[in-house]
Amino acid sequence: MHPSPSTCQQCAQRFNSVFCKAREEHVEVINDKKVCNIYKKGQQLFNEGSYPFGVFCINDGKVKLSHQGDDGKEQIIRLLKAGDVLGYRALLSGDRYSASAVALEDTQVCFIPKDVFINVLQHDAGMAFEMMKVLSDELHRSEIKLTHLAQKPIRERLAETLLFIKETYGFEADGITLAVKLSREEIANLVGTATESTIRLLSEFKKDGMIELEGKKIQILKPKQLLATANLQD
Amino acid sequence: MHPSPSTCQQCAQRFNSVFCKAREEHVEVINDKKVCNIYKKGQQLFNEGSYPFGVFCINDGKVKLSHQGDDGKEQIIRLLKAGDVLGYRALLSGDRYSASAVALEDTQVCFIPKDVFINVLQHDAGMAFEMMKVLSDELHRSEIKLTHLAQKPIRERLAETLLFIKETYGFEADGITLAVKLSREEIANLVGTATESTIRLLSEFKKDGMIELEGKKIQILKPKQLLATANLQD
DNA sequence: TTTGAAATATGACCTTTGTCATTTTTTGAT
DNA sequence: ATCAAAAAATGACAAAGGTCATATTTCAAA
Repeated sequence: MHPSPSTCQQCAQRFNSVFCKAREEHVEVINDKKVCNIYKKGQQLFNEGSYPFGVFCINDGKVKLSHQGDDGKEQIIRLLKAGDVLGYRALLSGDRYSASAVALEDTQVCFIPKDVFINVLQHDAGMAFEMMKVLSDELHRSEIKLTHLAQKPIRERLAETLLFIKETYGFEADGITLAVKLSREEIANLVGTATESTIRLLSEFKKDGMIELEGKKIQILKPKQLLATANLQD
Repeated sequence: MHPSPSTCQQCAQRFNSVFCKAREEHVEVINDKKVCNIYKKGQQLFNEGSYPFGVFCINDGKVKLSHQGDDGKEQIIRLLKAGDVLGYRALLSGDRYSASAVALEDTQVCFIPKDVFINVLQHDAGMAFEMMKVLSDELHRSEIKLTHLAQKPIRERLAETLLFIKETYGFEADGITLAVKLSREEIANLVGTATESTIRLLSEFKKDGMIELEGKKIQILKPKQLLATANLQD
């Protein structure tokens, strides 16, 4: 875990986040009011059903955002990394949280109180635009996933999910190992399928030589073949 | 079809849309630059893959927004009615359209050029906020649907879809007939299933006395039972 | 009104995927 | 290092839902 940055102004994620277009004066206000915290792996940042008091900005680490299905089954709807903001959906809609956020590893997070965030959004058109862009991109992602969930077989969706994890978190130093540890169940909850189906298909992918499995470590051996398996058009 | 309103200022949908919080001066600008049009049933407002030149505001009528799946199967991702704006997602993301919009009946639409819309958003914090709220609400809806698609059986999803259609378009004067005509295939593409499965389940719902079918007209006879069938928790 | 195409309906069947049971492996706490 | 609990793996089976074939009905154009 890297040491906490002293200020938002010097934060490594500043220009890698929704705040990239925010004016200096507003970044100062945010810096004054922010509260930084470290969440241990497995700790919850917020919980479905409770009211938002602000937004969270990830400085370092990884977080999953998930819905609780009616039968208690988790559906992971987003994976977040350094520079990502979360908690804005409920805040902007004026709702309770409709999803829970849990740290996937020890994660350093800054909390920005609701009124500060809203106030900056109201007075900084650049940042407001950036926020709209973030929302639009998420909406796009969600709608594409929705279509694939409705129309594609699990095999394709699992391949797509592995590539998505790669896009989000990248590889470790070796250049082939996915830089995040997820349980088979979590991968299943990302794909939207039963854990056993995911385990079976991962074994098949391994047998086909596309990936290598070593505990929770997943290595992508043949990215092209995996991409072909995902059968993406766009 | 109602006559076109002379101005945005007097538009019946003004306070029923994303423009509800826009300042008077900005509504005037929009009014000056808008272009109104009527799209016949089945006509396309815009097509997946092309570039957006502005946003569309529905004055009267109904529109479906859908993705083309990789195998050519349609997935309907939104149903729009008077007061709804569409085309903003691609505009704000700086993308091409990722979905196509088609009129479900003769529909009166105003087109607002990109630069006008963006300019107003930049100078009107109230409207920018309203836009963020619209985006957040859509994102919420999409994520819930995603979870249900991954976790719920078709029977429940079909019941939910019928209730969703009711929420969106309401009933005809008789108070029980859904006020929109959709083909079985369109309903299937909304539910995310095969047309035959939808037809079969609609027949079952009818046999159970929950609905009545008469061509494309669908009557909701037992809303409570339908709600129970949908098995919604939230 | 006729007529042909499209939409709806229905049955038979098969594939995909989920569920349950059981074994094996991994992991973390002592 | 040991042990218990959790996670992963695997097989057998069942259920859900999709596909295909084929009526039947509806509807719009001639």
